[in-house]
Amino acid sequence: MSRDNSKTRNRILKAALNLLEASRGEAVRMSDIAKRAGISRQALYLHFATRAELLIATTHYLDGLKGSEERLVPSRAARSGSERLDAFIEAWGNYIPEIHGVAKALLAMKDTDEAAATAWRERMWDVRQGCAAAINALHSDEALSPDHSPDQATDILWTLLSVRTWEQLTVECGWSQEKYIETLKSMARRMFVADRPSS
Amino acid sequence: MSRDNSKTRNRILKAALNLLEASRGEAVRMSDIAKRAGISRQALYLHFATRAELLIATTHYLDGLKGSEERLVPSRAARSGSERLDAFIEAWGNYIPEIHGVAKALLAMKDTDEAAATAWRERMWDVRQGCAAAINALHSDEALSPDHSPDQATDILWTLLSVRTWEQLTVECGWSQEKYIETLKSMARRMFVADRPSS
DNA sequence: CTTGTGGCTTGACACGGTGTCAATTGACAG
DNA sequence: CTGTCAATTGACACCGTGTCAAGCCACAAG
Repeated sequence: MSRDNSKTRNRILKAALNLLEASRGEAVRMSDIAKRAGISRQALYLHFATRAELLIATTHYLDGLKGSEERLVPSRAARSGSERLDAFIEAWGNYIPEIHGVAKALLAMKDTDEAAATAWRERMWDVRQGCAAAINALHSDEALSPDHSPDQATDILWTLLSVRTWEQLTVECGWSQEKYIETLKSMARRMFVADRPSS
Repeated sequence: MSRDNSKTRNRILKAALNLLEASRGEAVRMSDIAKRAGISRQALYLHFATRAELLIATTHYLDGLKGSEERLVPSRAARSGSERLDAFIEAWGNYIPEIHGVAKALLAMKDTDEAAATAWRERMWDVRQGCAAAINALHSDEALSPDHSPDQATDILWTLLSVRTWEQLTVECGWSQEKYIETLKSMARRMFVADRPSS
């Protein structure tokens, strides 16, 4: 439960969420959100100073709803590094489609709005932490391919798991979500897990 | 030489190019381009109906200048599939930074402008053809890893070589262009080239 | 009952960017 | 001299964001 919930504020966030999730690429205007929330456009500004602020609040709201944090529990519980890698890819990779609408809006905004850029960077930093944890687990197992330093491997995994990569593979290439997950797991395994040491 | 070069048209394209290459993310307005071209803003519309059209023309202009086509010659000359893969990654990967400014502008536009979206899709389709050619060369050599079908491998290579991926690795992760190229080559090799058949 | 006060409404407006239009100028060609 | 073409100036419409003032209504406290 976020601290500030004046009911309408929540209605607004819910409206924004609905629209962002629905709108396939189409821009979502402040007036659209207002209409959906059954409120005047100006009233939005009583709750959020700018569009960017509203968008950012929406992502936080989403995180709260979907429990972005809890999702990572199974990955932290994994025994081996490579199990952990798999679990992380599955957790995050399956989260992407749920946040995609909102992520896309924020992503589009980050070129023009500094606050949006920062908010996005923070979200992505968290993901990077997850990547680093998985790679480090692999490293501790001495199962990380010697081709990559942990840092470099983290960069690569982070990039492989970026929203943009997901977009490209599912939207542009038409992959199903299942194919995306399975292929990414296999790519990561092939890329990062050292060949079994010769007995 | 493009068919229509009324001198000012070229001045405009050159101006747009300069600005787009310089502007690190900052939006480039029609009025900026006009100023740079030493022309009135309205005169732009005598040559290009819309901002999108101007941007698209700019990418074609760029292609003409830099010889996007000629770059791929070495890759086509490669003997083995894996040489070809390397050569293609090097050719395209080193082209990205040169077109990045313009690409970014087009990329930002494609969400709102159908013409821009199409133009971008066409450009990327060409790249995909290059990816497919490299993968097919590998396939003919029987050197393509059995983990991937040629189609799937093409999708993956295409994604690995996307502008977004380049952005993420160089801008976000701070990689040098050399590191980017070398790492991508090694990733592609590891990902697509089958383990040497046992003697 | 009266007086706030908070949350919302309406309506008007400024700003910035794109795109349009009409009237004008200046140069060069027939 | 006349026509045409490229460019100019200035005005304007449209859209989306953000701001401001005035008013309305319900609920609470005196």
